[in-house]
Amino acid sequence: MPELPEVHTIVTDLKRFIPNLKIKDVWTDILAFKKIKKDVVGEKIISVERRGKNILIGITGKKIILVHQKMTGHLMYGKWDKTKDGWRSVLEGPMRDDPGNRFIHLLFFLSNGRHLGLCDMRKFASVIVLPEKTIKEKLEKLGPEPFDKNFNLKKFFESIKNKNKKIKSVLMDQSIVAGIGNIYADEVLWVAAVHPLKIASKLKKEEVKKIYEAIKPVLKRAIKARGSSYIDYRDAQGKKGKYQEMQNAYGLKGKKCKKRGCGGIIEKIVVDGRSASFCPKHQTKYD
DNA sequence: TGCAGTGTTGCTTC
DNA sequence: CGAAGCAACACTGC
Repeated sequence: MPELPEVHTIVTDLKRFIPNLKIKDVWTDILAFKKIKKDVVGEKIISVERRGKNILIGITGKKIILVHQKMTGHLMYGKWDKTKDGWRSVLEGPMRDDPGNRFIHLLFFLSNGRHLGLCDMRKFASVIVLPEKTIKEKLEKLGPEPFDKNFNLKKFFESIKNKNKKIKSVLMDQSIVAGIGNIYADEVLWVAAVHPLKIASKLKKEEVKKIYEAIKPVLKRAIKARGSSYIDYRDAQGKKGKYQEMQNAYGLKGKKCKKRGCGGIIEKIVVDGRSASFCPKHQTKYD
């Protein structure tokens, strides 16, 4: 779920709240996270950055807390109290009332009395602490950032022209371009008017161009709406995004295509084991 | 009631 | 080697 726009939103929010705070303690009920504590207690938070769908929290001691939220994870900046039913938000509002924020599995206790908490219903999220110098090799498989200058049409074309895979899967391949997942791959293809099953290497130059040109505007609009929220994603204050209301393909099976004058009905198929929603009328499979 | 489906990634298998 | 399948987990909706 959290794809580039959602991760961007969380990172931008956390940047306002957590730098310069010290980590006093760590609590978790997930075995794999137990080892985090000894690496971070006593250190100060220096920076918060995003790379693809990864969150990088820089701390003193030249270490990075690398967070990948996977399907249902989201970091929140708040304050929780321990109750017999688990952690409960002290702050009123969505963090307390929204069931999507109930599943706290990791808490960093900060020096101002607040917490950085990881909510993760399905417990797929990964959190590891690494020395600064190994972070590069860990992330080097990632492709360019969509908003980076080195992500241009020529490079995009070069990177997909030999891929004998379906374009939907190629767009979600983090080594081609970092940050696009299922929702935004569907949205990009809808805008570009390209069928998700088309093979990347067989696309016409014009189609590749349209896909390339759709990526940034789609992501930009989603960032502006603070991401897409279903049962899972929330921002750093536990609030939902708004992009799900603006989507054109994902989650709209059976609905009329929103493209002006199109009249198609959105279809949902399975592409390489993942759902793909598209309009069969204007995203035609044939030329 | 029960089981298929869910935004991700990486490991195993063929 | 690449491609495909599946596991990690918990909940929702048909």
